[in-house]
Amino acid sequence: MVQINVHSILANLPLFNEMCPEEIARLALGARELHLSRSDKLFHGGDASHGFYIVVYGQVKLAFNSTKGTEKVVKLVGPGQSFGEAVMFLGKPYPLSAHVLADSLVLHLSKAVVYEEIARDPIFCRKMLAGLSMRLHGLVHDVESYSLHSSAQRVIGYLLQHETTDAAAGKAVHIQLTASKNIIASRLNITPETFSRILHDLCAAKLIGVEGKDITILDIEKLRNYG
Amino acid sequence: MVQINVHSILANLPLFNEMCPEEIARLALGARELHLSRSDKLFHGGDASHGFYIVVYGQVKLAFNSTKGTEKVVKLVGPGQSFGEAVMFLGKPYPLSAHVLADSLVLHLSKAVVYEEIARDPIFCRKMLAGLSMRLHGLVHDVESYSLHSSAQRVIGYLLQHETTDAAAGKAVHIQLTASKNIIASRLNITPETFSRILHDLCAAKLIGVEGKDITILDIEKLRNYG
DNA sequence: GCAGTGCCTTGATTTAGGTCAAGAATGCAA
DNA sequence: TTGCATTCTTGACCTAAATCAAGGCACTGC
Repeated sequence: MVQINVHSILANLPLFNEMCPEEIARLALGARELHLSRSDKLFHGGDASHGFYIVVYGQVKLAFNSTKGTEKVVKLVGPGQSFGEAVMFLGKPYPLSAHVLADSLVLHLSKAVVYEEIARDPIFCRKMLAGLSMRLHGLVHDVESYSLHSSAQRVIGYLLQHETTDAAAGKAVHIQLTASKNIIASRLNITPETFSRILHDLCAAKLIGVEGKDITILDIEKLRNYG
Repeated sequence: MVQINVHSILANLPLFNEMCPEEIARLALGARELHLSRSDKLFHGGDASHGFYIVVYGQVKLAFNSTKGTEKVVKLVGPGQSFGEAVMFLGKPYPLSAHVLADSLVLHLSKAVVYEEIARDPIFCRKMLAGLSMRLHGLVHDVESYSLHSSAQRVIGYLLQHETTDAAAGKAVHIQLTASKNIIASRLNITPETFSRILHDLCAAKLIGVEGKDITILDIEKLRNYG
């Protein structure tokens, strides 16, 4: 029962969607289902890696916890996304910790199975390479944001990035924040206070409307050219 | 002659050092030698990728050039290091530009040859994965630095990182800055002025000594615990 | 020699964003 | 409902680092 479940989950993940049933079966042997609830921890900084993780549903937060209480969110991982590959390939300990933000189902794929599959299937290998490349691309983008853009620009970037693409050419674009404002602020490398103030300002300028976690973009053009 | 040269260069690069002569020969078919001089440009942001680069000797600077003159150095690439793999695997245009800082020899490996070799050799594949993972690790470290550390701490981190490891337990550790202070400042995400002031302060505190591009660490313990 | 041109340093001033502190709003549990 | 705990907002204030503005120093080529 559970086995079959893992099979179908794996088969539907972007990373594995070109694999045949036998390949999926091989991977499933090294997969563990993790049923997690809010505030569980998957690992913290310094732990050793024995594989990588894939989020089936729910949400996981990857963050540094600096010695002095402060914490910096590096990434929020959602359904279909994976994390921990790089650390696995490097054989170094995790540089950050993974906290579960909402009840989640996460798969853990063991290092051994992954290595074996890499040796066997160049297509899988290319997908892993592409996955890491995308991750790298995202981080480079972050570095750019942190150093070249103001905090307001980062917030706007975040909003535009999360605009539901399937919102037809209609004028009012709607966004649902997928985590607490606290956490999103940290992701954007600003304090909650600053985040709040920026949303307030954008509201005052009639560029967006805010109602709790629901944000409406009122004037996407002006929003893009906000300085 | 030139062929043989490329062969031996390739064979001695970390990325390829477990390959047999035939494999090297296959790669060499897709390799181009680029003899570059100071202020040449390899590509700028927006260009399409047709492969990736390996620095044999010299130095290349990877940086964003924001619309308004300002530029942010993301990475300085030196001998034996490569760059541009991630962009190649993603098929997206370059997000940043590559400028040559010193007379250099750079190899360009074509996408086709790399893809072919990935399909053929899982070890090569694993090495590429490890390479990208390391890159990712470095960027994550940068993000941590930018958001959790003060500019002084970043400078100190840079100095400690570049301490010549082979300096025996002797007390005076010596460092040679490998680029202009301007560029290193940008790499550390601070202005040249701030960089100069921080070096000055560390000097005043007798933690380091500065003489042009030569920096001596006088008290490495105190330096570690500065801030 | 002595202009000219990049670097680098130093000082004065400004500012974006952080910190601290006090509420308001929301949610949840009993 | 009430009580308690988050999370969010708002205001007053502070500070790290950027910006602006001179100069200084070490090269180059004439």
